[in-house]
Amino acid sequence: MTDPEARFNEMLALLKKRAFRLTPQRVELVRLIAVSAGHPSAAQLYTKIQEKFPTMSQATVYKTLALLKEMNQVLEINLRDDSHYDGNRPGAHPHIICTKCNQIVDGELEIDHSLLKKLEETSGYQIVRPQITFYGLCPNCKQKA
Amino acid sequence: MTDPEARFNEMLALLKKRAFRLTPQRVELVRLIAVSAGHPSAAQLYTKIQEKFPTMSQATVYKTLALLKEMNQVLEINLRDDSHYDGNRPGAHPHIICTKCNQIVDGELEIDHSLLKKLEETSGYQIVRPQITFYGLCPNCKQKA
DNA sequence: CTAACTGCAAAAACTTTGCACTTTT
DNA sequence: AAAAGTGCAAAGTTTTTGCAGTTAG
Repeated sequence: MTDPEARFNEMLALLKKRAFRLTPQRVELVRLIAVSAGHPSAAQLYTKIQEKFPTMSQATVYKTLALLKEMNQVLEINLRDDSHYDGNRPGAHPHIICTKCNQIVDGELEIDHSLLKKLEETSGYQIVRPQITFYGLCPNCKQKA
Repeated sequence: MTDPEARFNEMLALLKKRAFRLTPQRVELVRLIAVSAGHPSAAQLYTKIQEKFPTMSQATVYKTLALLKEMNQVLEINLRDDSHYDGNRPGAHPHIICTKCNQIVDGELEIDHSLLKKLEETSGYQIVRPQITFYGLCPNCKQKA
């Protein structure tokens, strides 16, 4: 994980550069996204920000996340029920998700570039973004089962 | 792709064996799932079946798909907006999805078993199901862009 | 005949949208 | 002051659920 403080400032600088306004709610969401070691969902971000800004609305959370997505500053992880966001590694990388408790961790696995090339050739597709997700049981839930 | 007719009969036999009833609506859905070369969504299946059975409801589509999923006879592909279903290769395999027109094709790529093992060791997770999706542009949309 | 299935409508859950008001710049 | 953002409520999606009526076995 990159230095959270640096990541925070980097994202703020990018927003500023594109003339987006640094409202307190927005800054706080960016801070959370930069600081979170895990992969928070929109709902989790909303709940956290509400502690500091009781008037915060879900709409604002989604609008700001849309902004950051568009700027390629967060990676959206689409699950069955909702989406989770990764602001530390905005590039594509694998995730492992527990089907019992929904805990998400990064999968340390490199995406082989030559393999992508081969896939592009056989399929005719131009591949833009791989999304690799492994569903399984986290250590905790594995033990219980 | 396996022989559609054989696949159709196989699924019907499995349903019968588990004492699930072969209603016309259900049989038609199974037929479509077995015959479809593509990866239909619940809505697409619903629309198709309505041609033959005008009273068909979405609820029934979802209930039958849940049944087939539980029997591991279809693979559910969770996309951002909805889910698509693959009844020909119920086991996990990669997909390539066009972000413009949503066309889905199978990715001919083997999932390396030793890699999975390594991931399990480093993460502590017990991996049950890999879901590998490549987002990109299909040959058609690539050309237009 | 009876247990299972269908289909309607309502509900659930996540996300988006419209718009008046507020705030950043 | 002007443009952008917030927040509320309503609407939009996909999927699930409850239940009365229907049907396969």
